[in-house]
Amino acid sequence: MVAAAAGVSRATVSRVVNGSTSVAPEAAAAVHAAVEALNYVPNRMARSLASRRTDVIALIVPESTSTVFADPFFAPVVRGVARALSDTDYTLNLLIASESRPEKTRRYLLGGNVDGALVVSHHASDHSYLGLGDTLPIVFGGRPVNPELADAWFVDVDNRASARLATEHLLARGRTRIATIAGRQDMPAGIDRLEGWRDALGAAGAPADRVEFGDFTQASGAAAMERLLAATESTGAATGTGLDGVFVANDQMAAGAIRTLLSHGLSVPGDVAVVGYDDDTFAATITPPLTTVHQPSAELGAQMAQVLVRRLAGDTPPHRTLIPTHLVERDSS
Amino acid sequence: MVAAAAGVSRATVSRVVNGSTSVAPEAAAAVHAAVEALNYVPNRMARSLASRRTDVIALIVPESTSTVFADPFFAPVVRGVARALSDTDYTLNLLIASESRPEKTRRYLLGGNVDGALVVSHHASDHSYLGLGDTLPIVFGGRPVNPELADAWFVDVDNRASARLATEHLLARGRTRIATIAGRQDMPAGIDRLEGWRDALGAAGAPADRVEFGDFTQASGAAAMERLLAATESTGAATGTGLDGVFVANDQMAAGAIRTLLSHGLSVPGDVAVVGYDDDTFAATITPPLTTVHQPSAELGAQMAQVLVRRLAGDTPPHRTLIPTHLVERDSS
DNA sequence: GTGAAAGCGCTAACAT
DNA sequence: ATGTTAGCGCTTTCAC
Repeated sequence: MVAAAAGVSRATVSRVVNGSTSVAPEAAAAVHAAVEALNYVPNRMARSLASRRTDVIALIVPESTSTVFADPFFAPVVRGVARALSDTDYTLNLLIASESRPEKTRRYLLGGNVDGALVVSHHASDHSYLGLGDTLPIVFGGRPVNPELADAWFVDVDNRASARLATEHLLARGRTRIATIAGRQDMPAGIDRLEGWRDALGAAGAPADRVEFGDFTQASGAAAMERLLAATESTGAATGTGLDGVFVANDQMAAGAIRTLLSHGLSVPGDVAVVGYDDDTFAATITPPLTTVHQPSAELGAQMAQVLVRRLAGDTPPHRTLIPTHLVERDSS
Repeated sequence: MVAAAAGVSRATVSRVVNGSTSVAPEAAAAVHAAVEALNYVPNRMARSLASRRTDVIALIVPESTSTVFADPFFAPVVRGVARALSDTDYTLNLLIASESRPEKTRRYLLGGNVDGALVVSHHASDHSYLGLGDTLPIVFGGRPVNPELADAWFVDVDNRASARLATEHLLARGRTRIATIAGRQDMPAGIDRLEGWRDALGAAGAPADRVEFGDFTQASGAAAMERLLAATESTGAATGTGLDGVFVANDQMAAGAIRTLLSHGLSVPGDVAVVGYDDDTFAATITPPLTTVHQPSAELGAQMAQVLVRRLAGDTPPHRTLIPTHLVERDSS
């Protein structure tokens, strides 16, 4: 080590470089000067070998490159992770996994290249990384589905609380006959958002019996709204009086529902207030602009990073971190 | 090394793992079996320390995360790099540079984490990576501007040849009075595309005297077209006969030019054929769909990777690699 | 507070 | 064809 030519031993240089305590001020100064003069950069491989840590965290996105760049979900997540990590000494390492052979990624992860990994994906059907959890600290993000992941670490958006929030907003606006268009019941997003709607209505003592299901597409939202309207009319109530608010499990379906409402001559939010979920790219531009629950993707990334960093620091954060959301109030409610 | 418990020495295990020649078939088999049984994955740090190579290539994008994901230019480049690298043993390492402190990236690069780096950016004003070229093999991509980079390795799109191609297409279509709307002359894209137009016309013995300049915006293209038309009319020729083709240095300006042409009652391509450059997102959807030069971004990424891999293999590829483009023929010509 | 010595897990001559 | 011997450049007990 050339820097030792600054009067001290390799050990002392190491101490200084790593900001260790118990080093004489003058010795430290000498080392710093030498480091500066020699333009010294410690070799990370050697350091890692000796210290058994890399200071690198991998962010694994098990999608094709095109998807990663096309899908509006990933960008904020990456940004959130990067931001959270920039406060630390960890370097971020984006691994677009499906581009190369999975085996390559696996070896990379297991080969001691990183101290921990973040895995983010839409579809939790990918089991590739489950086994790694025992060897390498991993934090999953996005929308967990696998039941076997009970012992894993997760960061997720609190769908249930968010749906409750949205429904309570409808209640606060004076709406009393609130229906919901729920999503597919084989996904957490579908199940939890329906539960949240029930929570809010139950707590308010209002009946939670007007439910129709869709599959998150705009067409299914329009159809579900038709059914809701038909059921309401058959109860004998005057048009519009049997229903004055709807919580829709995502913005796409909400757009469809509004279309149906308007085509029936009902006004939004005059006759029926609508609240969606996602705050997707179109939420602000449809007519009327949609009140919806904002999906905090950057926050998801940031929290994932933080949970992993805490684990790496020897801390034991909770296995499941739920991120609160917030309502974006626009004109549809 | 536990695998040595498979009957041979560490050295032999190393040979087998690294696919070396001269290992007895039975010895190799024994090692493979042991590797399998013990679920052995070589430690990359140790391997790197000893072999002085990492098998990792960094792709540095000196932009903010938001830009990287929003800009349609980067996605195909990353995809191209990833694809090219998937044929090799190199692992790709995406570094979104501006997100963390530049110093962090520099240390990462100099700290022996990677065997080489790819730097891609729109604006070549960033000098951060110039100094590294002496220490670490780097290949730049995109649109080089810095003259100091004469000794660096580059991969770039052949703007000049492409512009010539576009102009020749106009010639082949029987157009004889071909103007150009050139871009800013302080950028290679502006300069080279004008040169290419001159090349084609010169080779065909046609006069290359109708030039107007724009700044790559749609408005400037529309204005330049106005000037071209005015100049043509002042020559006394009947409207439209003084000009029957235009090569425009990018699609945005081409869109503006077409708007001007149509507003003057001229038909495209009937009276004037138009060829653009970039094949951007809107090229196919404007009226009429634009004939344009496709920008091979994925190819750029792939070539960058290949040049770097060749350098790492000890080969000496040319400093400057020019990627040929191709014309996308639509209805405007 | 600081130096000496012992590796971290592997590869690469050099022998054999 | 295979084993032996040295390190790669750093961190880290352990003495002093």
